[in-house]
Amino acid sequence: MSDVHASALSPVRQIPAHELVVDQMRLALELGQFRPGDRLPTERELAEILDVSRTTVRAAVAVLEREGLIAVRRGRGGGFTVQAPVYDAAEMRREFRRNKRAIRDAFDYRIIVETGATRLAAGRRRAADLNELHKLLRGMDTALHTALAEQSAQHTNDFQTLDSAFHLGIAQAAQNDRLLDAVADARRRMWLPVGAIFGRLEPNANDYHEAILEAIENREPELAAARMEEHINDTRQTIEAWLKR
Amino acid sequence: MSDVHASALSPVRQIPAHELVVDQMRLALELGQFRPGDRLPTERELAEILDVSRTTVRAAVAVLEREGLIAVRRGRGGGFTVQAPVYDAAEMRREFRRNKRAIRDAFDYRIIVETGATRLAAGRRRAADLNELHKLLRGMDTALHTALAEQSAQHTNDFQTLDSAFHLGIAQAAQNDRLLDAVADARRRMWLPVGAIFGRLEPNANDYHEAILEAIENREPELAAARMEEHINDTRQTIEAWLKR
Amino acid sequence: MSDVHASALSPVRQIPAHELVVDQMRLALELGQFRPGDRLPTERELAEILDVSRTTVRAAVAVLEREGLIAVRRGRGGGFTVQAPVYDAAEMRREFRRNKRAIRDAFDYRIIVETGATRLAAGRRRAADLNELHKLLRGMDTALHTALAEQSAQHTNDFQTLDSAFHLGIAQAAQNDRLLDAVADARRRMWLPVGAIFGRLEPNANDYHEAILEAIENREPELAAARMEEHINDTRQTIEAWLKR
Amino acid sequence: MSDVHASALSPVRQIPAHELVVDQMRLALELGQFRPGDRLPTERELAEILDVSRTTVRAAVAVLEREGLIAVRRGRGGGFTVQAPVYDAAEMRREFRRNKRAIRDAFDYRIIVETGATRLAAGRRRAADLNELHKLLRGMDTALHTALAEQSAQHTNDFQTLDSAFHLGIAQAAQNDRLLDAVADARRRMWLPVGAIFGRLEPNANDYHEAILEAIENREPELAAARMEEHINDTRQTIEAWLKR
DNA sequence: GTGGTCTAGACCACA
DNA sequence: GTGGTCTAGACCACT
Repeated sequence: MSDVHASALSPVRQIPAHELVVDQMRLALELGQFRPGDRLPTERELAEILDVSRTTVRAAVAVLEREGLIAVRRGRGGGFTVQAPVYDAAEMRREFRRNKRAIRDAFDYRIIVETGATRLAAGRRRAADLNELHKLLRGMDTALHTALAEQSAQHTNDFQTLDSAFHLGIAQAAQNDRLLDAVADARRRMWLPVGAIFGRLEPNANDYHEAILEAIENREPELAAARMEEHINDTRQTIEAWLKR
Repeated sequence: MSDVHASALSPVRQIPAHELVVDQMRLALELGQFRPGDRLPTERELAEILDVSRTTVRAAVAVLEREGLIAVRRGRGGGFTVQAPVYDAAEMRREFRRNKRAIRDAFDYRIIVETGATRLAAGRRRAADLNELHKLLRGMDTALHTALAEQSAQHTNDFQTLDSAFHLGIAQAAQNDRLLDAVADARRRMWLPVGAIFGRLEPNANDYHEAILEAIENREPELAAARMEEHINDTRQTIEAWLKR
Repeated sequence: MSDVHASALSPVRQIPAHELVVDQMRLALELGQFRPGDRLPTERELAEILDVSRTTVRAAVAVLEREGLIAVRRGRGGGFTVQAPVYDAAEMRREFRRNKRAIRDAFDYRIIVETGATRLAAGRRRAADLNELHKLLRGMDTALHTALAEQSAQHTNDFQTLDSAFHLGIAQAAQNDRLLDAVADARRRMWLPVGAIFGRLEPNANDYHEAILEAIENREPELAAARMEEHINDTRQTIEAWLKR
Repeated sequence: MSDVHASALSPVRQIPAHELVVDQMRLALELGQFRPGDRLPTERELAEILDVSRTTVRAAVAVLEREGLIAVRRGRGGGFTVQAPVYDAAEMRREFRRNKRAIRDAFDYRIIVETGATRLAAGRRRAADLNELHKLLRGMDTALHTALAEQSAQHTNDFQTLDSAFHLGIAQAAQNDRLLDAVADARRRMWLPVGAIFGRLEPNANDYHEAILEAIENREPELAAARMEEHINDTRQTIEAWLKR
């Protein structure tokens, strides 16, 4: 029985603050949250946002500069500028493989917790939940049409925000705090970055949303859950298609 | 609304190694990987397993001792012993009745993440996973029979430890770290109180376990998930019946 | 009655190094050897002076910080700073009135041990003792005049520190360790509260000091002792007058 | 001014428990509290008395055995036996010099605190104090005469106990707790061992006691103090004479 | 150039 | 052979 315990405790590693900062910044850069040519926040701002000292920010910035991800200019008008990445085919493929697993896991997790939440929501939703969800749906409709018509980045943004709120609203209707947290976490870790990468819309997202809400309203748990799964899988396929390009 | 993306960079916190050690050890205790009365590895062993210095282990142990989770004895034959949590059955029942909602939520959450994990596991399990799960199953079988035959508290303990390991083993076979965390989290919250209250066995638990493992082995995701759901619901009913007494 | 001799062997207690360090530092603080606002030596310096490791110094510092005796600041220009004890003058006076007996006892004790020490010192002082005492006297003179002229809190501080050192210096010249301890103990108990309450000077203190030192230098034990007694009684009267206001 | 601080903190040394035990036992042996041929308490008893583990006692005993101060015999009827010391002239002289200073200091200290206490007692004694002291005086008288007449060790013991109580009673009459502690400490550290060395009486001790008590009763502080000083100096001379033999 | 934390290794007291 | 304490030295984050 002692080998049961063997897996109970695993080595611990304390990660230096500047590495954490490097990770965060690299992630933000790789996910396109800052685009080539953009200026990053100043050292002082970064220190404040990340809640570390400027020394630590500098250490992180030095690493990123060495990696060629950002350029540092000194003096007045200086600052950190995002560099256009220099592609290396082999490196890209490795990156892709690494991401492939992470994306698979993220989607698997999202499907599990979001369909679970949707199923419960269909059984427990109250009038107020429905009102809220309908309102969000209308908002998304408007944002989507405007965004497509005007190629408006602002409306794209709005759509994404409302989309997020809609999914969280469903989790809220499930009336289970832990589940709500799990859904929020799953989305926070994945959807925002992914949304940021593509910075574009899934035109038929609202059709799914409507169908899901209808099933929730009609108290059809399995149907609602199935539609949510389909919706998420659709997004997954969009992303995987992009990754295969 | 545009501040949705502001979360691109979030505050960084460097977690002291001894806190990480506390977290790991507390998790192991809460998951029943070490049971009341068990002796933990020695300071020196823990230091090696966790790959930290004895000093760091000691800092963590001091916290756990202050929390009453473990007892420390010196000298030859000394060491760290898992303490039985102190509770008063009547008080626990009152507490639980007050928290009926919390129990419902905990089970809902468990069902979602554990059935999800089981479904994935059925698709992904490897030979090594099956071996491990079979071994645990056999261990539980022995422990269960011995426990029933001899009214042995130690074998009851063993059974519960193995039970926990079995469920986590399935989550591990799903090969999704976040999901594994979620399952561990779901279980840890119920484990100590529930295991402690009952301190007794669900005699047919192993039938479920066997059926689940069979479905996983045969790569039947839906069947495995359905059986896992049934198993958890059975436990839920046992508990709810106890609360209604 | 025969158990009088039983005390031949008494329980032994090994005192952890960090407690010894706490004791030393607390004593130095209570004797005014470091004054509120002063910076203590750095961690590394303390470790060297006390001949212990930094770890041990830190353990002691943590205690003193928890007790509010010192403040800890990090970073360049950081370090340990002596905290001004917090007290409320009105409250102190009430406290003192209630403890009139304690003050009487403290002064009685101080007179006994300090005059005793002075008497011995007059017989045993060496050149080095005299040099040291003269130096302290000159320092007090400067501090006193500057403090009076400039109303300088820092020089008041200096004066008090030197005053304490002068009295202890006399005890040291008596060349009796137990007596030195007794004098230090007698002073430490009065020092912080009294020095803190008044935070002011006894302008003629230096006249006494000079007269005492002269008698010690001239090897006149009884004269030296008498002058010390007079000096302490003067302080006693100052305090009692304040308490009667 | 920084050289004032220089003396404030001195190196710290943590003394291993077994060294403390060695010191205590060696002191007891050197002071004759156990005499050659006597059997020491058993290991277990020593461990209990000294509040340390048997291991530690053994470590101490090993040192003392190596030094030839005690003999260790094993098995039934075994134990620790005090050895007759083998004198080494040079060593004795060093010892003597070491003690000379310690004895001088101890007497100086005793004189200071005991005469101080006596002076105060003469001013503050109450009827109850006098009663108690008279009673002790009468007891000493009896013990002294019996001891002298019968050469009774028991009555010598009794005398010493009462003597101690008498001196402490005076300190008590001074009504100053700190002073009482100081007197008790001075006596505990010196008088008992010294009494033990000589194991004999100062026949005229009671004359001093009577004279002191009379002065206290008559409220004559200076007279009382002077007589106490004379009394202690008499003892001092007796001891110094013995040391010079 | 300060305090904060950890490491590796030693010695000790304990049972 | 266990936990309890200390040391020496390193690296880190802060200011």
